[in-house]
Amino acid sequence: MAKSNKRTSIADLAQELGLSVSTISRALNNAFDVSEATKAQVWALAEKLNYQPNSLAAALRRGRSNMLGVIVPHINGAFFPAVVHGIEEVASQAGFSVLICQSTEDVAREKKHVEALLKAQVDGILVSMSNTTQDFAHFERVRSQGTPLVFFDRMPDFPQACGVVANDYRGAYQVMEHLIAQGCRRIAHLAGPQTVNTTLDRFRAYQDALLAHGLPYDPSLVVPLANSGVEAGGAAMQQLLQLPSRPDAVFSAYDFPAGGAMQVLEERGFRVPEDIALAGFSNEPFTTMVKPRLTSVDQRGKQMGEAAVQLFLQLVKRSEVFTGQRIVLKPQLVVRESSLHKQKEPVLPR
Amino acid sequence: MAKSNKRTSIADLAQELGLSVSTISRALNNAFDVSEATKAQVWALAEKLNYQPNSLAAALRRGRSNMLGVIVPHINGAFFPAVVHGIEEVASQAGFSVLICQSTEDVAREKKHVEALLKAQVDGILVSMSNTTQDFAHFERVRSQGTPLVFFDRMPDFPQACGVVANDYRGAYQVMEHLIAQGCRRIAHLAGPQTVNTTLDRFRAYQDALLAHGLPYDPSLVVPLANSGVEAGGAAMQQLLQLPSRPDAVFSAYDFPAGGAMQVLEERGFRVPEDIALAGFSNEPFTTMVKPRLTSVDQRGKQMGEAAVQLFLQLVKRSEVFTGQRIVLKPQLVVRESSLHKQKEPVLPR
DNA sequence: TTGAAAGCGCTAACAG
DNA sequence: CTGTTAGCGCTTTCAA
Repeated sequence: MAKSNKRTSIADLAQELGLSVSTISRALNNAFDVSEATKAQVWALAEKLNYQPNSLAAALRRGRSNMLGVIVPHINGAFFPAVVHGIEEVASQAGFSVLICQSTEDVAREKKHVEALLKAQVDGILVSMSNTTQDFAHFERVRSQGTPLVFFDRMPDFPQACGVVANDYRGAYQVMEHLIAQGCRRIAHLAGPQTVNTTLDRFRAYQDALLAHGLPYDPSLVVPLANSGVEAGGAAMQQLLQLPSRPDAVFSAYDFPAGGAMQVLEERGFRVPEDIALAGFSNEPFTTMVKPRLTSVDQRGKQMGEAAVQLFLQLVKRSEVFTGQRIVLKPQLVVRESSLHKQKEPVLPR
Repeated sequence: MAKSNKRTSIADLAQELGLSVSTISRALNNAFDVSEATKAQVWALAEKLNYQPNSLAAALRRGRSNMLGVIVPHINGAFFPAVVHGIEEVASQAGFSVLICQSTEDVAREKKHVEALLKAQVDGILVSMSNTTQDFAHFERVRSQGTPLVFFDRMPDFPQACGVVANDYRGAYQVMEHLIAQGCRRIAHLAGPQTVNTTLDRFRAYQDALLAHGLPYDPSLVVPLANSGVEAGGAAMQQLLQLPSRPDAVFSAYDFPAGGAMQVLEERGFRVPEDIALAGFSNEPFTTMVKPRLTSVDQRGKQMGEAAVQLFLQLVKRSEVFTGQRIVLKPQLVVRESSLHKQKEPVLPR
């Protein structure tokens, strides 16, 4: 018995059983029009021969791969992993495999990933843009290929684009209202990249909230973050502390930099929140472990992922590529000690 | 001009240019034996028609997909994302696309993912086992299909298995030696699942180090963690604090539970490290943000990912499936204030 | 330097 | 209920 080193295929099963390949195929796919007896036979032999269907061949023939491409900027922190988790949950339930790629905030990589996914014949692409993405030609190409494209969290603002985002503006606005309600008057902002809707909205909300409450907008209180890491926040905080008139609160566009800022404040002997209140964005798990615990905004990552897949499923069902549909999730402000003046001893105005 | 809604294929290019499909194929693959002029023509038309190669078809024909499957237990925390990053770096450089799957610590999902990857004809599978994996039949199947299989971080201990791990034993032993050197005598352990080499080794090192230093092994000081999250650590710490004779140090098998323990200690008015010293494992970014900063062990995630792919590349080159080869990375103890008695004021023995 | 032809493994009409 | 047939889009001998 010459045991060839090739994988066993549908033809091998057919041969062995004296049936045609089509019958085997139907049996394996559990079609209506094949006898239970035959099915049983086929299943048994498949098991015995350790048959492994070749989904590439099936996809080629079918024209559908049942694969879903996902491009995220990165999987650091808790947010994107949560989204990915939500995506996998719903996608796998709908029979799709998920291909995850990281752009590492690099358009070039993002483009490459789009190409690769298209070449791999994915049935759809879910993407959260890198913050260096200014040119959208590669997305346009996806659309022109007829492949459904759904954005999440970070999306371009052209109207055909469809996707699911959190209401970052609202979340940030709530942070600001809270800080102002706590009595903060000189609120600084550690700003994320202004190239992408999310952090841009957080900044806009910062500005608008100041305006709405009759507080002056002082550009020197807005420090751009080099990245979303801890050190960037520390550096930004140092810069703020050198200002002739220091802020009494800092709203950071991300949690990790807020953590870095907290460290710097601690080192310099400032009290949080008495001297300077602090708030971040994302509700990372670590926010409950620092002292004081960090006020933040929950972005509903998992829900976002689930919604994105559902949107995709709608698109394929209707065989549409774009609908311009946009789902907006409501973020949740989570107030903790880093911004709560009331629970600490009152402090004299400085 | 009937613009069909099908994607443009190699045949379309051939038709348009009056060339054969084989020439087109060769031109696109930049083969030696096709004239520069023809290549240029083909490239130009491909560009113009927005031609997107179908890598499924190519893979089917070639018998290689140039895809690499990766199964991780989860992508929470910083460790697995770092590994994935390392994997992607090296894999993409070698021309492989990477398919990431999460088992979410569930064997059933792990099995499903293995199946799916095999069906997708990946050229190899890199896997870090779920902590519920007791039966290895699904891995055996991978091998029997002739698909290279490389483990990382968490791997079964049968000798043919090949993979790359950190020396968790050594890392944990170093933690223990450090704690003992700091004067700790009743050291507790928050234990991870004893089903998997990594946390098992951390526990063994804990025991062995006690023994080696003439300290008694007290089972009541070993508390199993429900999971690797913050709350689990808090719960475990509560349990330890109810002991008639409290520990003077806690070595947690993960960082997040150590963070949870720190919170509980803080709430209960214990000082870290004076009353109870604390150490974790993984060197998560948050370890530098808590107060006191948390002593931990760096697992070299990125390096591990890189090494895993290199191992895989070796396997395919030699067309072997298993070599039993095992790369062991040296972890690094990172001492911080949570376990440093010397840098704080001396405390009377209790 | 190019073309013709075969076929990777599977599915899906269309017949029987 | 089962078989025949014709590809999906690409690569790759083998000839010319």
